[in-house]
Amino acid sequence: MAIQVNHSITIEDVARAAGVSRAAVSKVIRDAYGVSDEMKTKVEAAIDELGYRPRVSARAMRGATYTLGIEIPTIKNPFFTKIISGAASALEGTRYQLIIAPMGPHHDRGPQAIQVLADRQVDGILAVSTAVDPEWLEDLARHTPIVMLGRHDDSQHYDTLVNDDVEGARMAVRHLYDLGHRDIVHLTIDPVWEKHLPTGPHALRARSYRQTMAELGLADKARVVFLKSEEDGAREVALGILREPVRPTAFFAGHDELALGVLTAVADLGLTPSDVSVVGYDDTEIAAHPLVSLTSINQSGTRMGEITVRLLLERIAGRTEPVHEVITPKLMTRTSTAPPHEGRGRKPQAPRLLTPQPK
Amino acid sequence: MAIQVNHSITIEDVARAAGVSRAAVSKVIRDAYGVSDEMKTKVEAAIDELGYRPRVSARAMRGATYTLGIEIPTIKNPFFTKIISGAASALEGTRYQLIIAPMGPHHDRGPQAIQVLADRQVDGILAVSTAVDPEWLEDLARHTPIVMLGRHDDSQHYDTLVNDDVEGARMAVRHLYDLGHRDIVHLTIDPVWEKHLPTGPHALRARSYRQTMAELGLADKARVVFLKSEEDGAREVALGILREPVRPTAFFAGHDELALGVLTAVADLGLTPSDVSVVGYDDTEIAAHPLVSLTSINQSGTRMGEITVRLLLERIAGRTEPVHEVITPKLMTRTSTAPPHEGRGRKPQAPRLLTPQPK
DNA sequence: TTGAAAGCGCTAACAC
DNA sequence: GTGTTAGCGCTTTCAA
Repeated sequence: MAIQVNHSITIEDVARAAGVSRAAVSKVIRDAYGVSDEMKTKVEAAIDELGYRPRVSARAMRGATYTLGIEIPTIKNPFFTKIISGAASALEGTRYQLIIAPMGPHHDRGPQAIQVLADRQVDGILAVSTAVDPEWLEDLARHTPIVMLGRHDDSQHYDTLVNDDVEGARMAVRHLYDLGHRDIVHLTIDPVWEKHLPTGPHALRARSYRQTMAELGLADKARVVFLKSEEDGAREVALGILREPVRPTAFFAGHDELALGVLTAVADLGLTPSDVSVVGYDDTEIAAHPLVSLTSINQSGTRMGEITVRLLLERIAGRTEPVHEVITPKLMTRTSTAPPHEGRGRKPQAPRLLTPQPK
Repeated sequence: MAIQVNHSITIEDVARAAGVSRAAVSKVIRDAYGVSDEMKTKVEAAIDELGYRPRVSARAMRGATYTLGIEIPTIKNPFFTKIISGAASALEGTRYQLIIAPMGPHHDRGPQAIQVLADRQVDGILAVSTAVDPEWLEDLARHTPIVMLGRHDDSQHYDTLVNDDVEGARMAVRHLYDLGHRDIVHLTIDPVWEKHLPTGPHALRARSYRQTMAELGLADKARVVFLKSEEDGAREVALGILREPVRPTAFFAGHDELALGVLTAVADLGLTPSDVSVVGYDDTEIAAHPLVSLTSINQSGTRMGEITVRLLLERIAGRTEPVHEVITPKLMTRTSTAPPHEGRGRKPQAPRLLTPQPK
């Protein structure tokens, strides 16, 4: 490989050096049909010699950019970064590259970020449950392959990939119920989401929480608490709840970051999992950490990233019918959940095998 | 704003709709000099009407892409993602966008990732301490503004931004010393780094650790343990060390992720900070979490991101002399460090005010 | 202040 | 199997 890589070298220079035409060089670098071995060798030698790199922008003028774009709500949530890792490794060995759109402090940048990717003429877009107008998406998807993660949409032109949020939330509630908990609070994010994203994961989890509570005969105990803003600390909100005269014995949090806040509040008050149990969602790395040991619902971000890439490449290869994939979440039981003290909740019943346990 | 955004609309269409020339439209969208208010209004109306978006690739053929590229070793380390957040918010309000190059499973992709950004003709590159050949970098930097984070290089064509790793490591060791610890082990990453990156942060921290130990008269106790690979668990290595007949009373870890592994090992063996204290580096979010409470050296990733963007924009605006900025790290004392038990280490001495304490 | 026209580096017909 | 050539959508001299 050439040590010196020089971007002022163009395909023209390579052609001259190799004594062939530009078209020939182009064919070689794309391994297109119709090049003799001899020419291939000559051209490749010249490319190495000169340190030639084709410019993506020039290619984009005519054909593909060999670039997939990814958009996530925030880079601070490790669950999203796992999706990126999954996508990146699925792309390993292909000619495709990944670029990540930046997420600003404001969450309303979702559509903007997708637009930025489209402006770059990426060959496909992977986006996570952003609050974007479905019609706008459909329109964009007519020209660009798109996979939306975490939206339970019934789209025509873009694919979707979700985990079964309804089932995940049910698992969480049932797990707490089976341990003997009855006063189970659901803590979730700013309800703005629920409005803008009626098919988003948090809306579905909240709905499933309510329904599961009802199925268990606890409809009157169901209580959903919303954070006022993204910055509003789960810890403070949980503290407020835990200081009420009759405190709940368990929390089901909308995602792990929230759950961590609750865990902190629990620790603040010197309480244990037997006083207050906590279940999160996402099963991020930190949840699994022995120091934290948070029971959580695992939806494999890595796998989601991989599947998405597959769907995108299929689209690029020509598929046109929409695909809507659903993956099943998994309960990861850890020490943040325990049976409540006698007299507070009921005693745990004999195992009913309602809740699948991880190996 | 137009609801429908259509990428098949070109500057030509806008010009036709507004009854002006392509050049005129071009001037308007770049607010270039020499457009009447009247024309500006007309053109902007047409742009909105048609939902026109200029294509980045076409622009790149002639001028700027208004894109800055960022490369980090791994998206899994929250310290790096903080840098991204800092950069992203510093770009808010400017016409520049950020794209993030993907980091594969293999760390040797550093140069590759930078190359990918260069292939995209980004207007500037922000890269983190990758194992790249300085000459290669200098060469690339001749054409593209580059800021390298975490490399203590004396570069000619690219800027550098580092935290004072020597001082940071000294703070960590002194803090442990002041608490009364004498058997302090330094756990750090794969030594491959040290070879490829003699000016990298981990090489400097290790060197500073040795030197500080020597200054404190503990040269013979100094012990640097390297992880064999990135996947090699800090936890397992720490367990091995803690099971030795005479175990150290303190660890200074090269970064927080390593420190977490050590903390886990400490917990595994039922030990407390008085048995084994731990200091990390980076002060990532999880370190500050009350459940973890890891004493760590803070180098503000957010601020680093912001400064980098400033340097890059300066370069783009025309600066040519290299800038080498250094920021000072800060010790964040938490409960993972405590005085050792009597008889194990020495008793803590009267405070000597050697170690600056955070407020 | 505005427009006409040349080309940026590449790919894809098509002709040889 | 190889080369010629016409653009892709934009910016940028340079005339008008």
